[in-house]
Amino acid sequence: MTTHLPHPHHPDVPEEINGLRMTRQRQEVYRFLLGERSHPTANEVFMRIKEALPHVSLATVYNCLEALVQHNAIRKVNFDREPSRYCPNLAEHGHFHDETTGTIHDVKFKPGISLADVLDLPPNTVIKDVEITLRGQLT
Amino acid sequence: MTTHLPHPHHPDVPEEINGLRMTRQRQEVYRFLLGERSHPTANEVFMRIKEALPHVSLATVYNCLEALVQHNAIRKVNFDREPSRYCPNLAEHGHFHDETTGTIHDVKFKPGISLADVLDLPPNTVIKDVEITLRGQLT
DNA sequence: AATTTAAATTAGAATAGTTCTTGATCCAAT
DNA sequence: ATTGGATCAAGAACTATTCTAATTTAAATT
Repeated sequence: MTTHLPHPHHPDVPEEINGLRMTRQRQEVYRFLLGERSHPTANEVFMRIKEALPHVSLATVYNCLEALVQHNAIRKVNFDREPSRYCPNLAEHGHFHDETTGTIHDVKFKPGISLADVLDLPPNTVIKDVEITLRGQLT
Repeated sequence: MTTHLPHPHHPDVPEEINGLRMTRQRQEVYRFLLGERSHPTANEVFMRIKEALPHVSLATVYNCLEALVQHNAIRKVNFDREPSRYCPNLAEHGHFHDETTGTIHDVKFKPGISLADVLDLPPNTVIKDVEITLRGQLT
C-alpha cells in the first residue's frame, strides 16, 4: 500500500544528498534526525514520522536510515548490543552514555588533537572510521 | 545431562578469580580465551571447548562469559551489532578491525596519555568504561 | 558420611532488533 | 503513454542472546 500523500516542498531538506535522491520518506527521517539530539533508535524514528506518514513501515525506516548512512548523511551509533541509534552530527566525536538517565551526549575532541597522537597504531594503517564510547555518570 | 568428567587440575587457571569460583566450564572458557588473540565470539568459544567438554551447552558458555566479565576477568567487545567478542586483555586499549581480513587487533594507548587529555568531557563526569573502535585496512 | 541448601548447568523455548522476500507503486526517461 | 529501475509496504525469516524449568553439582551442616 502507498501513502498517496502529496509531496510537499521542505525547504530545509534538499532534493538530493550526496547523490541520494530524497524521497518523501527519506526526507521525513532525515528532517526528524536533524532536529533531534537524543540519538533515536529506528523504532523511535518510526513512531515519530508516522505522524506525518501514517502508512510508513518500519522496514522503510530501516531502509532510509541505511541509505542515509551509506551516503554519509547521518551516522549509526552502537552501544554494546543495544538497538542502533542514529546521529546527524557528522563531525568526528564520541558518545557519552549517562547510565543514570540513559541519555547520550556527544563529546568533542579537544581542538588540535587527532587520534593518531594518542594511539599506538600499527604502521601502514588506514583508518576509515572511529568510534569512541564512554559510559558513566553525571554527578 | 551432565558430563561426569573428572575435574582435572589446571595449574594455569586458579580455583577462584576475583571471588568467582572457577567451575570446570568456567575454567575451560577462561583458559581458551587466555590463549586466544582473535577475540572469539560466544559461539566460537562454544565450538572450541566442546572438544574438552562434549556436553557443554551454549547457554553455559554465555553464562560463563558473563560471569567472567562481571568479575573483571575478561572484557566483552562489540563491533556494531555483530556478535559480541571476548578479550582477556584487561589493560585499557582499543580495537582495530581490519576490514580486509576481518581480524581484530588490540591497539595500545601511547604511554602517558589519558583520554581526559583528548576529549572535551562535560564537567562532573565520572567515566566507568571506555571503548575505542577503529575500522580500516592494513596496507 | 548423610542431609540440606544454594549455585551451576543443560536443553530448549522465547525474545527482539534487524534483514529479507515478494508484490505493489512510484518516478524518470524514453 | 510506456517501460524499467528504484522505492516502498507488510509480514515472514533470521540470529544473537536471554529466559525457563528441571536436573545436577558442589558446599555447608549436621
